[in-house]
Amino acid sequence: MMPYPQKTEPLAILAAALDIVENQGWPALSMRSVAAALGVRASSLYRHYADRAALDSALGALAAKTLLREMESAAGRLDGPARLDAMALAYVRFARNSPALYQLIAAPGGAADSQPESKAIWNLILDAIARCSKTRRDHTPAAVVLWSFLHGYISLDAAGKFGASGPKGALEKGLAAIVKGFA
Amino acid sequence: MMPYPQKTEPLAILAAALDIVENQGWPALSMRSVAAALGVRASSLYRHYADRAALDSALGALAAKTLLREMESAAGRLDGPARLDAMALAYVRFARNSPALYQLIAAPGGAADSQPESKAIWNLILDAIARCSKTRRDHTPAAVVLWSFLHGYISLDAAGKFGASGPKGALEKGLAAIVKGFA
DNA sequence: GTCTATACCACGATAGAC
DNA sequence: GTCTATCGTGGTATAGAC
Repeated sequence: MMPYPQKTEPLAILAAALDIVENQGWPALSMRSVAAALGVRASSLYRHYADRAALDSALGALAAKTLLREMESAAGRLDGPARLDAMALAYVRFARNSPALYQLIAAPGGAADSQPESKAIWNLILDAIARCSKTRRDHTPAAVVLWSFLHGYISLDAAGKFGASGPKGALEKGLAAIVKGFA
Repeated sequence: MMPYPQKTEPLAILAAALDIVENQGWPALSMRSVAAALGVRASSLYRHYADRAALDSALGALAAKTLLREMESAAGRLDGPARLDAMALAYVRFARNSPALYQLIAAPGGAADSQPESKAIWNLILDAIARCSKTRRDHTPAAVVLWSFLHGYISLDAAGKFGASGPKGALEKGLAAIVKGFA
């Protein structure tokens, strides 16, 4: 449900920022808009977040933590291709449900890649691939292929680039083909 | 070579904008910065471009035209998998050489997808896949898989998400696997 | 911990002189 | 076709009263 246990202001601020960024997009996020959503003045926020970058950073941490948690949860006790498949679908689901937070994971200046969870996510994927594979060689290229496909699909779909015809099941087909290729 | 046969100033402005956006990124592009690069005042630009959106639009047109031309050129008289491969590599090369323009092709609000060339690019890909395939069914899913992989790889690579280890040949491997899967 | 007030900056855009 | 001057907006951030 909610990101974290709610204490006082800092979390309320983060929640308001999250709400704005997910419902109105990144350009709408400013110290002013967050403050307005809380019925407060922008200058008040600086008591709780040193500057705008600190707010972005907190959102980045939230993104990385949430995605890692959801992928681990989806993986559960699964193993082999089923594990990888479940994790990939959890990744796509997160990106669809929280497109703005997802940008912090994958976008150029993303505030999430300084988070330790980002590294953990990468290792989780590498591990899942290793469990599918019979060989013991470096699985980095395989992980790159999988990640590239997922991210590309998510981005283009979210941008509406597949047009009226839609992707026509390409996600499932591509994912199945890639995971199968690992075994 | 050049986008249009226009007179003098409009193209000089477009060139200056292109230079800024490719060398300093999108945030650095403003009517002021373009004007400064030309040794002129910002207000002067409005004689040649009605507003900022018109400038963006011109860049979008440039992006779509350039990419289409380079993909057609790469395809040449090739056929079968070789044709598809050459086009895919031309796509990647364009994205690498002109990362800012590429964003107009693939990014959410991209100013290029209203261009007729964008449709032409899509059809070019669909046609190339059809030439690889023995079946006559709808190749939309295949095109979506290919495009997703290419775009995802380009984006994550440009964002430095592959880290110090690098992609380790994943582009070539993934592309080969996908194209092979079409035959 | 929030308020008012303010400073500073950069942006897009227009009016009117030259 | 470019200039100066100016306007309005909206962003980050600080100082100091309450």
